[in-house]
Amino acid sequence: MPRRDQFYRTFQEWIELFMQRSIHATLQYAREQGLSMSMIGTLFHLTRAGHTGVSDLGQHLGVSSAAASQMLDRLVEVGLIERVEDPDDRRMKKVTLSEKGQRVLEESLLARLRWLEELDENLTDQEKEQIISALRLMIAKTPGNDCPAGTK
Amino acid sequence: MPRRDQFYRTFQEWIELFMQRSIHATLQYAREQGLSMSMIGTLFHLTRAGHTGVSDLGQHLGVSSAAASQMLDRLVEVGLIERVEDPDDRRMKKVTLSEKGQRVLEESLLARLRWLEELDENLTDQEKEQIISALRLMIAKTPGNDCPAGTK
DNA sequence: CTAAACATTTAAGAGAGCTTAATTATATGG
DNA sequence: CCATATAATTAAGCTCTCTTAAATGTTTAG
Repeated sequence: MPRRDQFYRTFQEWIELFMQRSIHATLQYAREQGLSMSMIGTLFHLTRAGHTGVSDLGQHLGVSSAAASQMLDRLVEVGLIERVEDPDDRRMKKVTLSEKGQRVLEESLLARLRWLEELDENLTDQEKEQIISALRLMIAKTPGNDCPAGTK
Repeated sequence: MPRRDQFYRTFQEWIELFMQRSIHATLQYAREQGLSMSMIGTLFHLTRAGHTGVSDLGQHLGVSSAAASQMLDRLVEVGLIERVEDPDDRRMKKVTLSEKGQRVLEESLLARLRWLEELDENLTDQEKEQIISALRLMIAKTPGNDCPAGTK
């Protein structure tokens, strides 16, 4: 079996395991917070992208710009994002995460990580070292990632 | 910094990167297929759990059993699941993935993995080896996982 | 300066998804 | 055997999210 296939296969197995748990945690968190799929998508998008326009966001999510605008209304209402006029082109709005939005997203991350505590307990220090360097490698080599490992 | 913190921190970093991409791919796939959050949660749950009852599923998803029942109607309608009477207790229904459901889920997995192709290209064979064994370790040591790495 | 293009918002309406309450069918315990 | 508990479904109603179409304000090109 070529290394490429093995890489894929192992990754796929890990992802199945990981996704089943994180999707569950994320959906549960979303329901508790009263967040829709689009809202979750928006928050996740903003953590990485930093900011976005309304139409761009709609395109990213696969909905109309009208739908995006309405959804942003609600996110502004609950204080998770901020929407201000773009000074460079006043037709556009600049959408960013609010402080509260960042906090909420961090909480959802912690909710997803909670089951990792158990994994942590099952590993020796040496095993953790091994995993840490593998993860660093993956972070560094992921295309389109401008935040190298350990720099945050 | 203790190894525990470092493990967490590195994992967290990797997860942010990974989740932003997989959540996006999953939500987009869900929208294309016309699947709601509950439906996605159901399909993911079934891949691991194998089967479930209606109320149990509702509890897992955080909705009423009535809501679960209605959602299952739609999943049966589009042929993603099967719902049959439990012979042991005829009050209950046994919900399982249909063949089509398995196929759809696999496709969604591939959609999530598509960006990995680029990661793959950026890695040497030796680096892949390193990542593979780290992933295997994580799979094996994840609590409540009854499918050891490489056995599927 | 004006016409066309563009970004967003507003409005109206359709459908999905949820809830509670009532209903049906089955199982269990005295 | 009957009363009670349990599992699932059905029904009615509400809210959320989407769509399309029209409206508003801004920029750009001629």
